[in-house]
Amino acid sequence: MAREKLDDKIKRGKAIIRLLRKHYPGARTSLSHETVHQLMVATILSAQCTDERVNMVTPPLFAKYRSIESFADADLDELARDIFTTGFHNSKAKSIRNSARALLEQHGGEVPRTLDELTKLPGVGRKTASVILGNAWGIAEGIVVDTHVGRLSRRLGFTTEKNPIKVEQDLMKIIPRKDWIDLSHMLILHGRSLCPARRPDCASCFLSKLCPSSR
DNA sequence: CTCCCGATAT
DNA sequence: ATATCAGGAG
Repeated sequence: MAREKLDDKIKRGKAIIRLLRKHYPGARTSLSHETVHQLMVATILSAQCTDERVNMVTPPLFAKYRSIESFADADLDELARDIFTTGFHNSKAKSIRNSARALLEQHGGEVPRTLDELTKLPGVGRKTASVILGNAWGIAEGIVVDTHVGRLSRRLGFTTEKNPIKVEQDLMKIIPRKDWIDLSHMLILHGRSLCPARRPDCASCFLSKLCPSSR
């Protein structure tokens, strides 16, 4: 079977985006937060953890640590206990405290607005940086590729890559920039509902006709 | 590449 | 018992 041409992938991508928009209108992050810095903390906590669990931890966390300064001054062991149930608590505690310190020492207490500056913050990688840019300011420098976006991009035939950066590069060729932010939100919602890692429900999926993995 | 790591579904 | 969840650092 011949490999699908890029032009055909782009057309299929448009059709898929259209259907996703219809089924997931107003898709947005499900990470609860009030400020951009809180979004940053919640996103750091979301690594290898469900958003649902992050949202159980953050309300009391943000009630206790009310400012960037408060996180910067936090006792590491105590902070680790406060976020314990999200997993990776020791490394996440370091990331949260040290990134807060970096914001105060190098960015005047503001969260920077470029991928380059964000990814230099301790504990903030490319995916976390893109989440912040997209959700806080609607900036699409890149595409958020998390476990869901990677999996669905492969199932939908947009890429064969496993490395998130390579997946992102393939998506950027196929999807128009104006759709980058919404695409990730919608693929994540779709991944949680109909297209999870284990038992995708192709029978009831509205994308099945456009999906090469559908059975 | 390995390590960090708890909660949940299967 | 095992796979999976809005990853990042060494």
